[in-house]
Amino acid sequence: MARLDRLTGPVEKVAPRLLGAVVRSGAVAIRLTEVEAYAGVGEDEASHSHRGRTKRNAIMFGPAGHLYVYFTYGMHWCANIVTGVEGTASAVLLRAGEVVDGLELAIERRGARVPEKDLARGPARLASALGLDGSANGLNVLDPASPVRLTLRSRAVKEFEAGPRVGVAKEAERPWRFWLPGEPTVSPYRRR
DNA sequence: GATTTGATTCTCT
DNA sequence: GAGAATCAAATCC
Repeated sequence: MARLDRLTGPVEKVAPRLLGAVVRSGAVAIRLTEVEAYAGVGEDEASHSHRGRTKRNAIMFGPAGHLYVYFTYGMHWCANIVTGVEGTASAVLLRAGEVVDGLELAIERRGARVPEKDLARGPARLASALGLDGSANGLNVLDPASPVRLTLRSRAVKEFEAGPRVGVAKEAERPWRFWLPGEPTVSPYRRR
């Protein structure tokens, strides 16, 4: 299927293709404005899959198009979309986006006092706005029957910027964060 | 078995 | 800008 083809290949090539794509979870839909690429075993020290398969990252080793949702800092969920062919264990972290549907529900989940632009500005915020948690781990976002779905743009955006990833201790210099310039929903860069 | 760390965010100073 | 919240996985005895 064409959509699956677009999620295969080197993760740093796949990641920008997700910019402008829309992730829908029930009533809430988010247009992605910022993503980050993480490669597979032995290729990327910042990736969860770097040291091989564990219970947590097992989804990353599966086929492309599945959600990898993990729990971190004892309180936050972050969502990735697995890319590459089965066994590659690369994934793209959904870092930020713009709520384009289900605004009321997103506000309810994130708090009434949160500015609209901050609803999904940051990976844990994005997952929260979509209502994603551990139960969404492993869902196939290309499956029309899935509660969480990904809609790619018919054409990938041509204009995007790339820079260092946020919050990683290792491989900080690798410019694998991609974002849409000028978007107010892009999260601020923070060096770890 | 114990300790450290983390793809973070919120709150208070 | 610093500190807290809070837990699973990774890393050390």
